Amino acid sequence: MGSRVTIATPEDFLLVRDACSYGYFLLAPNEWDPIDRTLSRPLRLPEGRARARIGQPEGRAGSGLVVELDRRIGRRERGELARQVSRMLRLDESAAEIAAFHDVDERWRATGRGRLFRSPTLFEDVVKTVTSCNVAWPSTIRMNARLCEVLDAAFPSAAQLARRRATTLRARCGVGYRDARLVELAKLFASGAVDEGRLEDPGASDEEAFETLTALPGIGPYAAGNIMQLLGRYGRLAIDTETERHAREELGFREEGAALRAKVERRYERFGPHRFRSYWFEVWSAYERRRGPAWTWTPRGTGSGFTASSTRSRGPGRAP
DNA sequence: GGTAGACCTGGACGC
DNA sequence: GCGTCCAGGTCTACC
Repeated sequence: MGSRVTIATPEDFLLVRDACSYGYFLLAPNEWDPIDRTLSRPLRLPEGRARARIGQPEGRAGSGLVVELDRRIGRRERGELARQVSRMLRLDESAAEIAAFHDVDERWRATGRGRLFRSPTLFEDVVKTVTSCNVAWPSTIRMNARLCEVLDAAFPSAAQLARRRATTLRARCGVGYRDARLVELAKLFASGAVDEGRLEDPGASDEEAFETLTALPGIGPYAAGNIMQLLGRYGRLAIDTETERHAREELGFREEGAALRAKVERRYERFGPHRFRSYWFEVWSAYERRRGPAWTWTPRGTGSGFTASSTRSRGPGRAP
């Protein structure tokens, strides 16, 4: 007999839209069910792991979330459950904050897009970002699935990952040369050397957060830019080859290399602190034009030939 | 400061 | 079926 918990949402929150807004909703241990329109995954709670199934039964914006768990949980665990669900779905971003984004970029007001899915912890977001670097999307899916299969079904914590040998990660999780960097990252998070509170503190500048992130092993300019948006810092782009493809194929830019990247930066300058969201929803909308609404996607469907690069003559596809 | 090459994996391609 | 090439972001060595 499990528990059933109701969580209130901002008046504009819509699960099918706001959960299926960034590729991580397709990565283990997350499981999106396009039939039930629910998101399931194991969560690490104070008394141990619990599998959560998150739905929005009324299906209208602002209606409550219902979380069904596979075991009973008490008051203390309910608080932690709400905190993790809130982080994943960005329930902390109010309707007014999303409206402020729409004031800057009108294009997304009609659909209400504004929130970007993320993980219940910053550490999981960082690991997912590292596993998406220098690799095609199917490999990112595989690495995250194996990390959950081999180390912890609820996604390995920093402490768990810090205890593993790099060679184990390489051999059993297929992370390749990222092995030692992931273990080193885990040690930094587990020891408290990474000040997560400071990174999440609105009082800390974006520049400071970016510098902190790029000093971490395995985190370069692209990864740091991506983690910035996962921290809710949307004023910076995360430029990778997918950005360049978007610029050429969707925006019609003809430049190459540094000139292309500079033109991309100029295009999104006008969106100020919302740059990343404006950029990302352009990319996401292009994916949806090709593949249908994101809530209909599955990891298997996006595993090969999906995304942007599927339009190229070669290549297995970059991360959505 | 800028650049070249290594890192690793898996998909595409040619034979 | 096998071997080769290529894409992907970060890091290091070198100029």
